[in-house]
Amino acid sequence: MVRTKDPAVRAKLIQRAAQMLRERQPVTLRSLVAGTGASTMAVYTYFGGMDGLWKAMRQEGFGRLAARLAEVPRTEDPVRDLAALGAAYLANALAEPDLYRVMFDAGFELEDPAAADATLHALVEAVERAKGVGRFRTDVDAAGLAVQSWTIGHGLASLVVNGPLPRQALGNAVPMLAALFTSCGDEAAACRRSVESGWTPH
Amino acid sequence: MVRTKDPAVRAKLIQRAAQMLRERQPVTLRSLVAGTGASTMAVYTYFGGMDGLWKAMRQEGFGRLAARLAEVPRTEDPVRDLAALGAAYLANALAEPDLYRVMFDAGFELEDPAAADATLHALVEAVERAKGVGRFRTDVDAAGLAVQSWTIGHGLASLVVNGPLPRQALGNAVPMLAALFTSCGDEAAACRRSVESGWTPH
DNA sequence: CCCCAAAGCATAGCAGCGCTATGTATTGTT
DNA sequence: AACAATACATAGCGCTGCTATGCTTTGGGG
Repeated sequence: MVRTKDPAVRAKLIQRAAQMLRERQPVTLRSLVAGTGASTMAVYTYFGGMDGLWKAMRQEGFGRLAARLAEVPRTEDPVRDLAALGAAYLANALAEPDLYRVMFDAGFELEDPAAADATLHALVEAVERAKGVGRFRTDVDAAGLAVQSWTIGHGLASLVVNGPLPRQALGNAVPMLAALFTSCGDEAAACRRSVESGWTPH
Repeated sequence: MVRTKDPAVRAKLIQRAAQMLRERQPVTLRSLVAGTGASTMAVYTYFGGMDGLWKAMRQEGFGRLAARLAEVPRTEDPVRDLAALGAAYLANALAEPDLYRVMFDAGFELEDPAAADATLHALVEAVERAKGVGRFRTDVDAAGLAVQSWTIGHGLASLVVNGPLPRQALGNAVPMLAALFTSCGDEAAACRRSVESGWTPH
């Protein structure tokens, strides 16, 4: 082995693809490498083809999502935190709708499957805390509830990002999450308060 | 005006595209018309291009969905019926996953927007009945609750059809719908029973 | 009744796509 | 210093959706 790949080139291509996606320019093999000085072969050297590029884009998307979720503060009210995580999830999806669409496009596959799990883990951890402080029943399946919360977030994000529902439909997250958390043992009024508090920034 | 389009040709192309989608064959302009005797121009005559074909496919998908939902029996238990509608929605999505994906793909647009509304209407009607028989509070927003039920169904369908969640994750619909309907005033145990009954065929 | 204009339809070809074969340039290893 | 393996550039292939161009068909007016 004598010549090594330059990770910076790889990162540059990913960043450029993300920017083109954001600017709604079609991301094609030739248009992607144009202006970077690299040739079309670079995409094959670093990603093995366009499919590999999309896979890397999904990874990038989950990375950004994880970063956003990590920024959500953990307060002494875990139910509030769960709602805040949901709000951050939806904010992320709407901030870069095309990247979000790529993340869940056909052929869902990740270079590192742990990235998607990490997203769920943030939810699981909050659920566990809610159980710990007595808001949720102890027999609540944390992983299951995390998946259910994800389903609500993704369902709304997908329907809004893809067009069927208007932006303000995102507000449906509040009653839906409140209903779900109440069903886990939280007291209805307090639950509603926590969810609304977590949903509205600050 | 002298020569008129043949609606049968249009229908034939749509059916063929749906079949190719089901058989996971790539639906391209040339492969679509091959074997039909028609030339590539037919797609432009009847759909104005491939975009128009996809739009027609979305319409077809919503049509099939509406037909499936219409087959769901209306019983004296509207909460059960709501769950049955959700089950039918998910069954439809999983029966033809590629068509379902097309229905919500980027560029969501319908020839007849009423088709999507009709889907929601089946839910709204069931919600109204639930209010009528005293299962749901009278102040429940029927349209809002229908959208929320749709969000759960689409969220699960999308996550399963696109890969992130395994098939058995569809079972999450039961606790989610039960939680949602309970939050609308239904008694928890009865709600759970109704939802489980509607979810399981028969 | 006939005829012609308007529409459907077939053919051919264009630009762009992802991909790959091939040759060249580069660089860590021995 | 020479080698070998890898990165990279170029050119071209088969495919894509689309359109320009004629030919064929056919319904409605003189």
